[in-house]
Amino acid sequence: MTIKDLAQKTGYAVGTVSRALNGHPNVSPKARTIILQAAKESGFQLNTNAKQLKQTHSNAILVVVKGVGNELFSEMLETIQRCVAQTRYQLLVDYMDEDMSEVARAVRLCRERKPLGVIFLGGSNQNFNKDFSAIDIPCVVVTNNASTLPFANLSSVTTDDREVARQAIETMIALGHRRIAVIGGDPTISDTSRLRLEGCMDAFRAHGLPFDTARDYRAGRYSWHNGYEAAQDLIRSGSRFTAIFAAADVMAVGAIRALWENGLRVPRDVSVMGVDGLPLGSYLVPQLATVIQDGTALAKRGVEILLRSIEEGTPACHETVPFRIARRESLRRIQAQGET
Amino acid sequence: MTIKDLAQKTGYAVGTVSRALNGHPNVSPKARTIILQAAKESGFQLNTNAKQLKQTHSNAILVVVKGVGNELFSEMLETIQRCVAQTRYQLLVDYMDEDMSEVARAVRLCRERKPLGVIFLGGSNQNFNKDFSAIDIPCVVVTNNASTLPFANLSSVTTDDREVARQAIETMIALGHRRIAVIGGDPTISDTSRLRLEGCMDAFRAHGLPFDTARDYRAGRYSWHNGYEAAQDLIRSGSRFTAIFAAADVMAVGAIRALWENGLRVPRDVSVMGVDGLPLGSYLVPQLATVIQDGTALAKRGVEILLRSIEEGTPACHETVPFRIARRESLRRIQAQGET
DNA sequence: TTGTAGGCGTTATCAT
DNA sequence: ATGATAACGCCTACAA
Repeated sequence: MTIKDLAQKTGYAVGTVSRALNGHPNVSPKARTIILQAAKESGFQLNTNAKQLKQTHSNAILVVVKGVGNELFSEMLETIQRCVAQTRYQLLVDYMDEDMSEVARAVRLCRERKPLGVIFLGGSNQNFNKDFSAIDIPCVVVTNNASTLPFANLSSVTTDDREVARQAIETMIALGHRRIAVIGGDPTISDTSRLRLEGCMDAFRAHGLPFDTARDYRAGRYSWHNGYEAAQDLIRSGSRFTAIFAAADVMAVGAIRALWENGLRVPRDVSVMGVDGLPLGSYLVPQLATVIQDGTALAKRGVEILLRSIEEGTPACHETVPFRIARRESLRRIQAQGET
Repeated sequence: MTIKDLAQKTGYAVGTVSRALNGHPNVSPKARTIILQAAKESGFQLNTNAKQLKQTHSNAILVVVKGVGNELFSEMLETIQRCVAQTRYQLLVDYMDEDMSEVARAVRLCRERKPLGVIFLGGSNQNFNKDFSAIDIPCVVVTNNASTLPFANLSSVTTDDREVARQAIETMIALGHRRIAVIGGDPTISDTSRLRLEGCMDAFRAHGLPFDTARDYRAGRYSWHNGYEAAQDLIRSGSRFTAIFAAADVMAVGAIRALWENGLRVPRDVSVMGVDGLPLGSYLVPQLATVIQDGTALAKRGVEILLRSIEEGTPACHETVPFRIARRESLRRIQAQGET
C-alpha cells in the first residue's frame, strides 16, 4: 500500500494524494476528503524512510530518554508531551538503555530524522565531549548541567545538585543530627554525584562538623542493592551515625533494609533521607524523606528554552529550577549529642 | 557525502562501494581495502533511510517493549541481548509507552525495517486482533498468552497466570488464612488480570471458602497508588480479612502502606503477598512475599522459539515457564479461624 | 486545483 | 569482480 495505490484507488494523481496527506494547501476540500477517507479505510501509512529520504528537514523535536525505568523521566516526558502538543511541532521520542551513548544516538537520529531540536533527558558530559560536535541544531540537556561544556548550541536545565545535598544535610543537622553518613554515586565518574557530595561537605564545613569520606561516605551505582551494600559496609565498619543521607531514593530504600537487618529502626535509631522524590517514597513505611526534584518545572523550562532557541535563535543558557525538601517519616528529631 | 562521492573518490562504481561497505562477497580484497579506507577517512556514514527504503530484508530481530519502566522487561531484555549476541542476527529494540498499540507500531517497523522476526514484551490481545494480520513473519509474545489468537505465525511464552494466583492463594490458605482480600487489575480489560482473578477463585472454591468479588476484590491499574486506594477501600468497607493478595507487587506496596495507616501491621495483623518478583521486594521492610516470574526463562524460550521459527519454519507454539513462590516476611502463619 | 516527472541515497539485478 | 541502471516510496517543482 503506497501513495500510488491510493492515487489509483481515488483516481487522483500521486502529487495530489501526497499534498492531501500532508495537509498542504492547493487541494480541493473534496479531493482531501476522498483521499483521507480512502487512506483511513485502507489503513494506509506513510513510509517514513521514503519520506525522510527526500525531506531536508522535519518539524519534529527529538527527545532522547536515557534510562528506561526512570520514574522522573516518565513524569517529565508527560509534561513535554503536553507542552509540545500546543505547538505546531511534533514529538519524536527515543528511549534507550543506560549503556549506550545518548549523544551518538542523537547524532544518528539527527541525520536521519532531521529534527529542529533535541531534548536530552539524562546524559553524561563525557559523551557530549566525545560526539556532540556533530550536532548543530539547538539542544537542551535536562537534569544534567552542561554549562562547562564548550558548545554554543547546548543549553541545560537542572536542579542545583550541590544545593540539594547541602540543604538535605542542613535539614538533618537542624533536627539535631551531628554524625551523618552519606551514600551516593562515584564522584569521580558522575558530575551529579560529585556535586551532591560537595554539597554535603559544604554543609558539614559550615557547621564545623567532621566528615571523612573514607569513614563516612560509600559509593555505588544508584540501585536498591548498592544502597543496601553501602549501608551494610558503613555499619560493619563500626562507624557511628544517627542519620544516613542517600544521594538517591533507591539507595535510601536499600539502606533502610540494611539498617533493619542490623537491628536499627528508622527513624527511631537512624534517620534516613534520599533524593529524587520517587512516587514510591510516599508509599513506604516509613515514608521516605527526600528532596523532590520538580520534574514538571524541569521539563517545562527545557521545552521553553529549546523553542526559543529554535524560533528566535537565542543563545544557549544554563538554568536551575527550584526543588522541595520533603520532611517525612524517615526523619526524626534527636537530642543533639556532642560529636565524637 | 554519499556512496557516489566515495565511488568517485576511489574510482570504483557505486555498486562495488555498496558491496564493500556491506561486507558482501564478490569484492576483491584490494577494492575492499581501498573503499573501507576512504570511507573511514572521510567519515562516511550510510544513509539509513535510503538503505531501508531499498532493502528487501535485514537480518534484524525486532523487540517491541511495551511499558517503559517495567523492571521485568528490563531483565528479559538483557537476556534477549545475550542470547541474540551469540547468533548472526542483530537486535533492534523499540521501547514504547503503555498507551500506544504495540502491534500497530510493529506493523510499521516491519514495513520499514524488514526484520526477520518480532518479540513482543508485553502486549494486549485486543491490539493483536485489530492489527496483527498485517504481519506475516514469525513473532512471539512474551508474558502474554496468545494461544487463543487466530494467527499461525504468532507464538507465546508466558507464566501460567491462573496457576500463579491459585498457588499464591493456596500458600496463604496453608498458613491458616481463610479470609483473603484480593486486589488486581480490571478482569474485563486485561487477560492477565482475568486469569489471576480466576486462579484465586479456583483456590477458594477448592477449599470451600467464600469469595465475593464485590466484597473481596478491588481493581485498578498496577501502580503504588491504586494498590493503596484499593486497600483503603477494602478497609473502609468494613470487610474482614487476615491477608491481602495483590496481583502485582507495586499494588502490594501501596496496600501495605494503606494497612499501616489504618493501624494494621504487616504481617502481624495482615499478611500480604504480591506477584512479579520485583527486585525492590527483597529490600522492603518487611520483605514482600511474591510469586517470582522467571524473566530469564521467559526471555530465553522466547528467543529460542523465534529463532526456530525463523530458521526451520516450525509452526507457532504456546508455552509456559515455571515460576517460584517466594515466602517472605510479609507472610505470617495464623491460627485458622472459622470463617464468618 | 491537479497531473507529471525527476530525484533523494541506497541496494539489487543485470550485463560485462 | 565490477559497472551500469532500475527500482524503493515519497516530495516537490513545474507544467497543464
